Amino acid sequence: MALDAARKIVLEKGLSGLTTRGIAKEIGYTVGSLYQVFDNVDQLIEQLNIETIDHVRSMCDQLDLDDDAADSLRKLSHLYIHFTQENPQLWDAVIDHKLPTGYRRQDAYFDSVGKLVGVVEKAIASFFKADELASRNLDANLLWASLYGITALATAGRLARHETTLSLIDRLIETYIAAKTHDELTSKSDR
Amino acid sequence: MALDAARKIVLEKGLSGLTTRGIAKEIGYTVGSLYQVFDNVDQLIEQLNIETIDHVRSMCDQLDLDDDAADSLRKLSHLYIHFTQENPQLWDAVIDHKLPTGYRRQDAYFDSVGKLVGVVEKAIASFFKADELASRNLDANLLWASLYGITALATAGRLARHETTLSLIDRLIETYIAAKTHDELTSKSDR
DNA sequence: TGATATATTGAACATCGTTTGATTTCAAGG
DNA sequence: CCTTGAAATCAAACGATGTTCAATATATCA
Repeated sequence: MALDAARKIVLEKGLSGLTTRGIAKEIGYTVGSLYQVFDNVDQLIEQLNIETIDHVRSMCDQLDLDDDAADSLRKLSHLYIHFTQENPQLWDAVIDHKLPTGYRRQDAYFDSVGKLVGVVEKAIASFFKADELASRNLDANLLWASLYGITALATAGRLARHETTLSLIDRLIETYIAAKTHDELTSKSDR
Repeated sequence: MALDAARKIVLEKGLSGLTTRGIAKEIGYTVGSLYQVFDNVDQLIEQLNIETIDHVRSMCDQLDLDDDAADSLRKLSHLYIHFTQENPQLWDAVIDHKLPTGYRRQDAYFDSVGKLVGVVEKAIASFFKADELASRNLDANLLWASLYGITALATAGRLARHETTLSLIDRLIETYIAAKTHDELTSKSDR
């Protein structure tokens, strides 16, 4: 209940509009009851974000990523762009949420993004030999981090007018493909 | 005065430990006086971050980036890594600071990062022909965004154990260099 | 039914950014 | 030197936030 209410509020007013009292009112309870289920509001938000990430990954899983890596990457990036444009507030919550200093994220969060990165790993598999697992994982994480950076800058209003989110993502994908297609030095981290 | 006090507090306790009352106490004034100088605390933080970015850029300017682009990029990334490791709290403030929804960043902020991106543009200049200004700028922004993403994930505790910040940054630079060195398709955006 | 555990409440607390009216400071003019 | 008006500064308050906790209601079960 609380998570559904939180999702509804985030979709309407964004993460900054999400408040414990707001969630409580939405589900017809008072704030105290929330703390019987969640330790604090950050844990609740993290749970919501995990569900969002899982949802994106499940959409990725339905994609057909059997052909070559370049096309797979393009498909993935298009799916990502599409989702973030359809549910901007929801994805912004994933991007924006920060824990108070000293807190460690739940294992479930790392599992969730780990699976999402796993999708990328699968997509770029044909760029690597069978024994290059480490560098394949590193590249997938690099792509994820770069995508995250572009999106974070965009949602934070930190991109100037000329640089658009789409052109940056496109460039990221094409640059990576270019690096991998004619590529002799595959990876240092595996040797 | 207020900015120096804010910088000191950020260095000691991080951005989340920065408070209007804390700044006021540090400079021996009361909160009200701060609002005679700044419209709000976000503007103050943005000012502080602008100074930080300008400082990094001035360090970059002292670098010798005359040789080839690959080495220049490596030098720049090492400088970046060095600075963020020496002043983690200060750089985290740049990464973490978000404005309330609806607010637009000051022009001075865009100027500041624009100049920093300009350093990157200069570093990668030898990868481009004279008329490829647009794609050169796009690439510089992409590198900045990717670097931002890696750092943001790291400082937010969103990287799993195996992926280290350094290895990701290294990989980013080397991947980009690889894409540009043996590269027939320079850019679509210029043609 | 009565006792025990669980759920829920409502009010309070601490902290935050921000506002505002009173008060002090201070330099310029008579 | 005194007055006056503007600017700087203060102290207190406001509203919103996340969180806590004793009191109350509800449910469970012997």
